[in-house]
Amino acid sequence: MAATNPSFMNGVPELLVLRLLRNGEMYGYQIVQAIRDETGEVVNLGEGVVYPVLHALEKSGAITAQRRAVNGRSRIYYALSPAGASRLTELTDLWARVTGAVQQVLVGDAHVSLV
Amino acid sequence: MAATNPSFMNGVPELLVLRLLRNGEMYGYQIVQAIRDETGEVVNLGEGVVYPVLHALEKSGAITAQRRAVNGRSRIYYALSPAGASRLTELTDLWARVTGAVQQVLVGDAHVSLV
DNA sequence: ATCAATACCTATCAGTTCTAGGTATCGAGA
DNA sequence: TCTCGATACCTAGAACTGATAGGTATTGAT
Repeated sequence: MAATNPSFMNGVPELLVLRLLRNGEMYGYQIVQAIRDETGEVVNLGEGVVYPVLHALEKSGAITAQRRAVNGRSRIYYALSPAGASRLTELTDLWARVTGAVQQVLVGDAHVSLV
Repeated sequence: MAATNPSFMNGVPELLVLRLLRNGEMYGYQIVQAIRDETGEVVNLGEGVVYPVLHALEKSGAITAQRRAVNGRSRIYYALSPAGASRLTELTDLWARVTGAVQQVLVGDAHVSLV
C-alpha cells in the first residue's frame, strides 16, 4: 500500500470475502465455492488463500467466528461485524476508484504523440 | 499466475504502459506522468515501477526502444510492437473478465444464508 | 550558486497470492 | 468392508510484484 498508491488488486480476496458475508454468515469452504461459482470460475481462490484471509479478518475484528456442528460436520461460521462493514465500504470505494481510473486510461485518447 | 487463476491486478502497470503506447511512442518519464495525470492521481506509479516494466517489455519484444536527444536531453522513446499489441489485447480482455467477475460478486445477491 | 524539474537507473524491502502439502470426517459405490 | 471423492479445516514456504529509497546527470530558473 502506501499513502500515495492504493495497493491495486491486493485485497481482492479480502473484498470478495467481506462482500459475501454481507449477505449472511458463511463458512470457509462455502466461501471458496461461492467465489468460484459466482465469478463463473474466472476467479478461483484456493483454500490456501481464503483461510488465511479469514483468520486475518477475524484477528482484525472485521468478522466474528462461531464453530458449529452441522450434519456431524464441524464448521466455522463467519459473520460480518460493524467494523467489517466499514472495511467493506472502504474497499468497495477503493475498488471503484482504481478500476475507474484504469478504465479511463483504457478508453481515453488523451495522449497524442507529438514526437 | 497459474492456469487456474488470472493473476489479479498484477500486470496493471504493464497494461497501462502498453495502452499508453498504443497512442504513439512515449518515453519513460512521460509515461510516469501520463499515468498520474490520466488517472487523476488515483494511480501513481513511481519511476522505480515503470522503468523496470519498460525494460521487461522491451526484453520480451512487446516494445522497441530508441534513444533520441531532444532539447539537449537524452530520452528513450518506446513504441508498441505487433507482439505488444497482441499482449495488450490479451491483458485488456483479462482485465475486463476479472473486473467483471468481481463486479458480479459486488452487485449480486446470489448467496442467501440458510444457516 | 543553488535548487527544482527533467530523465534515466537499480537494489532491496514488504506484502500477497499461490502452491503444495497435511489432517479428519462422511457417504457412496465396488 | 474398503476405498475414494467430497466436505472441512489448516499451515509453511515459494514466487511474484509493486513500493521504497536510493543514485547519477543535465537543464533552466532564482
